[in-house]
Amino acid sequence: MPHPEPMLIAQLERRSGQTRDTIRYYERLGLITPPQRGDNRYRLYDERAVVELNFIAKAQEVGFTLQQIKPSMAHLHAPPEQCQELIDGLQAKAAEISARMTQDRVRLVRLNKMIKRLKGAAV
Amino acid sequence: MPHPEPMLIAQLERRSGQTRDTIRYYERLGLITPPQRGDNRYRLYDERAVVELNFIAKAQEVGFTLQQIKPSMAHLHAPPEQCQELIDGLQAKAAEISARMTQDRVRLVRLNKMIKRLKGAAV
DNA sequence: CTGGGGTGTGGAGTGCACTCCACAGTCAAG
DNA sequence: CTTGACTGTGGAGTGCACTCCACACCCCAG
Repeated sequence: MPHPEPMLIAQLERRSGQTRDTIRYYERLGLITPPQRGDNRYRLYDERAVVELNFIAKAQEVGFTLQQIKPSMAHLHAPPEQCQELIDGLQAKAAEISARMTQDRVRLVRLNKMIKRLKGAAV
Repeated sequence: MPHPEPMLIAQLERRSGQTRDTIRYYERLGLITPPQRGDNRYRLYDERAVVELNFIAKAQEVGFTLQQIKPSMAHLHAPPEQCQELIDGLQAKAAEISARMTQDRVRLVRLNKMIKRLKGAAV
C-alpha cells in the first residue's frame, strides 16, 4: 500500500506549506534528509519529507531555532528511547518561555503605568 | 549649579551603560540629538544624552524596536501634552505583549505534553 | 619626542530565517 | 518545434541591532 510515489518539490511545497526556497534552505542546512534525485537531477521526495517539515514547523512554533532543531532531527525517525537530551532540550525551552512570560508580565505592568501617567498628564 | 560640564564619549559610555559603538550607531540612526563637537571634532555630551540613552534602553526593555522608538524621541524633552500617538503606541505594544503571552501559554502546554509523552515512552 | 591611549570615519561582518535572483537545463502540450 | 512551466545552482539581499575593523588624528605623560 505505501507504494513510494515520489513527489517533486512543488508538491512537497503544497503538502508542507513551506516554500521551495525554504525547503531547499533546510536541505542546505542539513536539517532534512537529502531527497533522492531523478535522472534529471530533480528532487524526489516521499512522505518522510512531509513528516520532517511538519516536525520543524512544530518545533519552531514552540520556540526552537533551526540550530536547536537540527540535532533532534536524527531522533525523529527512531523510536523514542533514551532521548534524555531531547527531554532536556524541551525542558530548557520551557524554562526559557516561562522566563519570558515573567518578563512580559513586568513589561505589561510598566507599560500600563506609562499609559496611566500619560493619560493623567494629558487631561 | 547645572554648569554644563561636557563629557567625552567614554564617559557617556560609563554613565549610560551603552558602548561607544552603540552610541555612535544611535546617532547615525538619528535617535539621539547630535552632540556638540570640540575643536578636535570630539563629541561633547551633556546630561541630555544620558536621559536619551536611558529612555531608549527602557523603551527597548518593554519591547519597542529602534524604529518605533525614533518618533518618540522628539516628545521626550517636551512636556507630555497631546501625545495621543504616544499613548496609542504604548497600547499597541501592550496588546502585542499580551498576545505573545497567550501564545506562550499555548507553547508551554504543548511543551509539557511533549515532555510527558517522551518521559512515558522512555520508561 | 615618542608611546599609548582616546577619538574620528566609513564600511564590513554577525546571526537568524528566510527570500529573491540570474542563468540554465528539463519536460509536456499544442 | 517552440513555448511555458518546472526544476536546478550558487550567491546576494533583507531586517534588526549591533559589533568590529582599518586607518588616521589628537593629546598628554615620561
